[in-house]
Amino acid sequence: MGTLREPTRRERQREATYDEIVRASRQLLAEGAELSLRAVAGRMGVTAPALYRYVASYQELVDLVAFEIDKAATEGFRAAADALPEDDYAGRLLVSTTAFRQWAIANPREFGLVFANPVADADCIRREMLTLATSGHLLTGQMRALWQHNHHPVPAVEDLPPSVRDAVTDPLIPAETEGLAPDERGLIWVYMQGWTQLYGVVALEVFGHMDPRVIASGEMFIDTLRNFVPRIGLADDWPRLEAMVRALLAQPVTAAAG
Amino acid sequence: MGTLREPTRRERQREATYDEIVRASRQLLAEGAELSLRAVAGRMGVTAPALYRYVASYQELVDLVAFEIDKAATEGFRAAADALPEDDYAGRLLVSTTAFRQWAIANPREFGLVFANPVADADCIRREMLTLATSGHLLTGQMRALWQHNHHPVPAVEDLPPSVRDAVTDPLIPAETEGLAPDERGLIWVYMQGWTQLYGVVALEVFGHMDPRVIASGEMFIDTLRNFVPRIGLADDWPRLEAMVRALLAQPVTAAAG
DNA sequence: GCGCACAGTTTACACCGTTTACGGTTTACA
DNA sequence: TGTAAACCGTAAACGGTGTAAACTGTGCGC
Repeated sequence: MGTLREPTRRERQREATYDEIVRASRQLLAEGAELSLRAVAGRMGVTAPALYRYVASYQELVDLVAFEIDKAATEGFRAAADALPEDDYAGRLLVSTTAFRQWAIANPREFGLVFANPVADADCIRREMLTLATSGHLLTGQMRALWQHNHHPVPAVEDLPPSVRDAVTDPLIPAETEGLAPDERGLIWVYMQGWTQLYGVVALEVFGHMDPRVIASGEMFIDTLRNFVPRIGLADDWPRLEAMVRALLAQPVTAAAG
Repeated sequence: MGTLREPTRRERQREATYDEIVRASRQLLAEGAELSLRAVAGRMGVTAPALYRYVASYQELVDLVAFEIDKAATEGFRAAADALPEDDYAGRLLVSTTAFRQWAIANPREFGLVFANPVADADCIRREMLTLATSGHLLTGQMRALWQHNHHPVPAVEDLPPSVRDAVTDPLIPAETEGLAPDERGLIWVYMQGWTQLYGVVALEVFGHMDPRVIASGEMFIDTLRNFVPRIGLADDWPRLEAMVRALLAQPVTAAAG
């Protein structure tokens, strides 16, 4: 680790400009306008090419904004969980999950930016940022906390298919394994399964490829949760959890603050 | 029903032009190029504004192409199923499902066009076309065929939440209910659940938001199927089905013919 | 054979991402 | 303290996009 200097004046200024870029971008998104270099620059009272001092391309702007959106939204999911006692691990996980769903429905464009953007080019900034996707961080952490409390059964690592064994043994998202013994890594597979199911419902709902009435009621979302919770040892707790989730779904969805 | 005239010469010509538009568009997509009015027009040896005689906007072109891509791809899924005996309902369903997954992985841009495009504006052409999404047609039909053969248990309509009851009783996609008695509509809910899970894995894989090793092996896809098949009465049949699916996954993925 | 609907053109506009060359400021260093 | 370099912004321009308007010829229907 190098010794960290105190940030110089220019560096602070530069950081502030980055903040303003993100702020202007999110504002554009929130207003339903297109996210473009020129629009962002215009809102900052600056010409478009000036932004190239901060991002190398439009795609990099998108990635930057997506990352910051994810970060901010995740704070919301965490805050939602904090309404519950610290030792209600199951409740916290489900509340954050529901907050995620509500946020996605209320902010479809932002959801698309963060979660439905191809990460094809292996070496782009995006890959690196995905590595520390903050919402993934949060949910993983909550699930590990839950498991360390109730120790629900997870698949044995040696029973997993080779590719999965590799993926959970040496994951691309290192943080997922923090303080998880090698023979406990089966939990990560369970996490991946859960994330896949959650993503499926939410994406389908956000993109509108589902009966509008079902979307509005959130019944498919609830059904997905109900289908999954037994796998993390929460079958008995489901009635209570379902009531909690339904209460949250009943609240009006509101766009996130910029 | 009005009496249908024989198509006049002009009408045939016009239809041919539509075909050429779609052909040029798919060609562009297949080559990895951007889909743009000008590019399509250029490939047809025509100027861009000419296309406005056929589509009202760029979005409408996209919708048109997406619909045709879906149609063509669905033919492939059906053909894959036809390699199996007609009465192997379970096999046919799983084979088509696997073909869908393989197609999506091999043609990510096309998948995005068809399945990850918001259908926000309620009254756009897209809504109407979604109504008869052909891949949905195929899978629904195969699932109903399976059910009419093995009559696996499905939820009773009166046990479903109100919004779901409405959705399955009076669905937006009428064809889904063809010849399905009102008290058998619980099957549609099962279908929606299955489609949600399938969509989740495939979209996650296509967009690369998953460990590349897991994507390459298809283990998450298989896991999703394994998790779902008991709900359509195929628990006992799973070993055979898994072998079939694995055999298909082992085949090299190839882009669909234009 | 006349008239008109249609399919195509040219031109133009407003927007986009991106590059280049150029000026000021601000910082860092001799 | 003076100077050189690094930085931040500009204006101008290029090639691309979707889209609107006016205009032209050709072929079909009556």
